Amino acid sequence: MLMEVVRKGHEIQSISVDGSESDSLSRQSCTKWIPTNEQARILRDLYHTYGVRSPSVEQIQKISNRLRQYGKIEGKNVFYWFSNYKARERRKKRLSADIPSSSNTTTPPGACSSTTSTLALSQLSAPADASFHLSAMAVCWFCDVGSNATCFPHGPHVVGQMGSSECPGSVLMEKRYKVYLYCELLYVVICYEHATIS
Amino acid sequence: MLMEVVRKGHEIQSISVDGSESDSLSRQSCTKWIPTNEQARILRDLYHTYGVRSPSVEQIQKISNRLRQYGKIEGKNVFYWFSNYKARERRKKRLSADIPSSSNTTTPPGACSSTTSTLALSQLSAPADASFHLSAMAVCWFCDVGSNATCFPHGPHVVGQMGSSECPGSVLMEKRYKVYLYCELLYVVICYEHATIS
DNA sequence: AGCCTATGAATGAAGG
DNA sequence: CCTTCATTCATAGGCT
Repeated sequence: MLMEVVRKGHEIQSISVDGSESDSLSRQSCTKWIPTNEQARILRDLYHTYGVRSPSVEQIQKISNRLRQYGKIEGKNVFYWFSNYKARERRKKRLSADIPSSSNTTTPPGACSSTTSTLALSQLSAPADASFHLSAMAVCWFCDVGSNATCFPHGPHVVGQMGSSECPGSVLMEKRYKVYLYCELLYVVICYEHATIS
Repeated sequence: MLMEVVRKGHEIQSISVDGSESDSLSRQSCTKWIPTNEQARILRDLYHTYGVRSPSVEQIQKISNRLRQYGKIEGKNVFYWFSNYKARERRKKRLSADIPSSSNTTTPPGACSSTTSTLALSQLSAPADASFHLSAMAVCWFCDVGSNATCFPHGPHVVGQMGSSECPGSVLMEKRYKVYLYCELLYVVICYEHATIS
């Protein structure tokens, strides 16, 4: 039973129907998996008709088990198939989407102009940036404390500001006090991040 | 048949000699890090032979410093490499765990991979979760340190590495890796502070 | 014989 | 930890 052969030589490897997976003969280089016509059809159907995009491990196992009746197949083949197909569909769409930009000089605000929507940036960046500024402060300040001001040229100013009421020169600041201030800073950082997330 | 298969094309950059090739002329404008053969071999060896899974910052620094003799490399490359390799090993195992119909049921090597033991200098789990776990982790670490009083000296050299590869407080450093470094930094600082005050 | 295209496989980087 | 994305390598088969 050779099933309908439409597609070229790929069929040869899996021509043996059901059961006997004796791919053995005709092996012609077992380098990579090549889907049979039926496998490819079902995969595309899953993608376009049923909207499968990035199946979970369980789904992958189900799919590969089902497709095994049409030829040798592994879970990773299904995994890679969906990964590649999705990526290439996206690329095709992306290439065809950015062409019309030639005529219009000004980018329409908020328009569905191709590629990844950028609206997330404005929403998410603020807290993260702020917390990382605090992180940077902590890093700079710690470096100053730990090595007595040698690492970062612009590090000490943080300390200088914090202790400006008493010791304008941060270098002379007592280590104990630095640690104390750093505890305060840590507390602020932690509280800030906690408040930001919550 | 399954012989490892090391990406032929990449070998071009380091095909010369196994031991001493300079990645150097890794063409294509080096948009991203591509491990040399020797680097990849050592990394896999660390993973499989020495059981390294989620190395701490200190380990990452040591590894990347050691691997630098074989080509350009940063700490974050090592960080991502272990992250990816571990995740993909796990997924491979999960995907190949199916196949109810006997064939290929042989469990691949690496049965008990849950060890995570050995040469781990730090027992800290890699804080790779996300930024929203940062505060919780920091608090936990703080409490843990405060009660257990496990301290170790030295502080600055951890952050010192940051400045060596790029600008201090580098904006270029990826957020993920920054969070990772920052979490470790918090721990170091707290220990340092605890040791200083006590 | 020699490209060319489609596509399987792999992996660095990053997000959540 | 687990996905997701983008890019790249590798190769089979068709075309001229």
